[in-house]
Amino acid sequence: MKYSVMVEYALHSLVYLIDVPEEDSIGIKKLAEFQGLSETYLSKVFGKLAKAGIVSSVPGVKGGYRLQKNPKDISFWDVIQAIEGHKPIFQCKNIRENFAYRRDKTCDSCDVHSICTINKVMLEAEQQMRDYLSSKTLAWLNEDLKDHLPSERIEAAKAFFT
Amino acid sequence: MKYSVMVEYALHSLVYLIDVPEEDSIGIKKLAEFQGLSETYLSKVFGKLAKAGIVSSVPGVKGGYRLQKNPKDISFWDVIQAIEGHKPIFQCKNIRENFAYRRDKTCDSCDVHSICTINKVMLEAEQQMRDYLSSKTLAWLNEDLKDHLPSERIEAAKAFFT
DNA sequence: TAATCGTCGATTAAATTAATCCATGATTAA
DNA sequence: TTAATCATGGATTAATTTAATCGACGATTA
Repeated sequence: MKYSVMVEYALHSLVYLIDVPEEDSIGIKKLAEFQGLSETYLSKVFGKLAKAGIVSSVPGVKGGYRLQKNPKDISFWDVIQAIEGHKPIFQCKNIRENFAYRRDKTCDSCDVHSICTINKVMLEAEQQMRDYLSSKTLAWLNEDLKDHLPSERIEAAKAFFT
Repeated sequence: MKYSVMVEYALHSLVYLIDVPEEDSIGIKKLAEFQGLSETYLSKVFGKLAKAGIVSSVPGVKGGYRLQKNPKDISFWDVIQAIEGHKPIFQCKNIRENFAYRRDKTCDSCDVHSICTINKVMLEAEQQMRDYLSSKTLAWLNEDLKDHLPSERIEAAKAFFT
């Protein structure tokens, strides 16, 4: 169980869009080149981000992508959900409901449709993770990077994209 | 990103081992039959559980598996880790270290090997989930099932395995 | 000694993820 | 108006992971 590389590509790429002015945008080509990623694959990633309303696209030459919301309103979880969809990390196939006793005989009380406890626990566990990821926003990330990354590096990125 | 069905098979199967007396054991064949699962595949699951010290095996005819620890000392997380191994849910390939500026020119301050913030956040998020899953044990699960499952059903299982 | 059961490795099948290719339509600059 | 640039989307291929089966082996019991 692992998140796809798309999530990594998305989160890393979005960092470069944070400080881009409203009317400006950055193209896939530059984002891919700067990070050493596949251009076509990264475009798939941004397709998903756009569909989720995280970024908006500018078509045509000199076009590209920009954030569609305020960075403080875009959480890690938003990004993950945009990429991975809404399916839970654990999906009980309800093997519990298919046990031998039930197959053989008839069992009225077996028809009670209670939620599988195991499934419930897994879903609650995911909720813990989700809450944490929802609390971390792109705005927060940007601040953290400003503090921990050499300024030379931040400047280099800024220079590359302008 | 989803947990494998092995995790589901493991958790569901372990329930039936909780109340088994010390000197007794239940075989793969019965566990598989009762739940309608593949016998050979379930044996792979128990191979992992045995290697992790969660269950112990009894070879030979009339053999099978039993819990190796007290149910209160076996958590959901223990089981998941036994099955899925120890790899984190997110492994940053550090594409941040691979950006264009660095490949072209040399940048001393870029050699500082700070941990990628994005990676750190993801790992902390996983930790939240892990903490929750570590707090739920098989003993707890057993109690919960006793409360929420029709007794007819619990008896049916017990009868099947004895 | 034969049947039963766990163990292990190899193999196959199915499903998912990663990545590429190509055709299309919007936009800008020459 | 035309050519180049860019996002968009579908189809396709390749690689990786997961699911499942098969067969051989050793331990155990009746």
